[in-house]
Amino acid sequence: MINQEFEEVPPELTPLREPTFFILLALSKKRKHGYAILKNVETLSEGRVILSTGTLYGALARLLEQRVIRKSADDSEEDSSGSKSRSSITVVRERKYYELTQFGRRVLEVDINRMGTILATASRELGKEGI
Amino acid sequence: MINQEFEEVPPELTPLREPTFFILLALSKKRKHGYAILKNVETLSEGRVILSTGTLYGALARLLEQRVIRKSADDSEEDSSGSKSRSSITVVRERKYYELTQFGRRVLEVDINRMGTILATASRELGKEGI
DNA sequence: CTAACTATGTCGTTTAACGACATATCAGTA
DNA sequence: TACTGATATGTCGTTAAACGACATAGTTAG
Repeated sequence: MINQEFEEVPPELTPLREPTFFILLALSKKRKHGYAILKNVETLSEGRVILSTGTLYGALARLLEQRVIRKSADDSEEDSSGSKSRSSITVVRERKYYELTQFGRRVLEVDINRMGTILATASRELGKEGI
Repeated sequence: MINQEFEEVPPELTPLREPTFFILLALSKKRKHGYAILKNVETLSEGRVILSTGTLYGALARLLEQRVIRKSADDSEEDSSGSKSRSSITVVRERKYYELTQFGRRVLEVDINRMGTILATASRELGKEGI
């Protein structure tokens, strides 16, 4: 409980439901703010998952509490070189950035493995009689 | 709406949640009664999914209504040769058998494909930065 | 006899998702 | 200037599937 980074993923957190799964996947590459997650989930799911803001901000609050994600300390834009464009007029308005914790990365990984196992089981089961 | 066998799978029915998915998978090979589904789901999921009877019979009622499964017409035991052991004391007691409809088979297939797509997307996403 | 297993079912609670609504800034254009 | 559409964050009430607890009863084995 003290060091969350090495904690085992409790079974209550999985399976992730589709919206939550895609939110975590959207954050897997780099931190994003809410609206960016919303758009990225739509892209990643090829238009199949369109989050309502109710789902999004509800999920973000829950995931924060579960320490699956955390608020990014620095809200200013960060380019590839790591320098912050603080002086430029890039920052449009209040944007809250979220990122996966190490624990969150493990939760995502566990859920991906779960799906892999299920798919293997399913093709085994469905294949048996199919021949 | 008239011929359910050729109906497209409506998006409301998918994603299947884990218990429902395994119930359908348990019925994919042959018809089963409730308790047999319960035990088979436990086996198929390698002990990870242990259905409460509340979940099971709730899901069965819903799936019947959605025409994903149907009650099997003949409730008596059927061996591999197809003959019924009606006279023997094999029939223990009231057993209600359920089987997948053609539509239900399609629902299961759609959900398996959905997971396959998600897994492909996930490994693509996670692989990008990993190198 | 009694405990474990087979077998079906109900009911109240929890929780994630969902849809509707609300608010505000910014960019482009009619 | 006024309006529209995109960006951006948030609340709130409702729905639906799962969950846990409870209830009932026949069967099997020690």
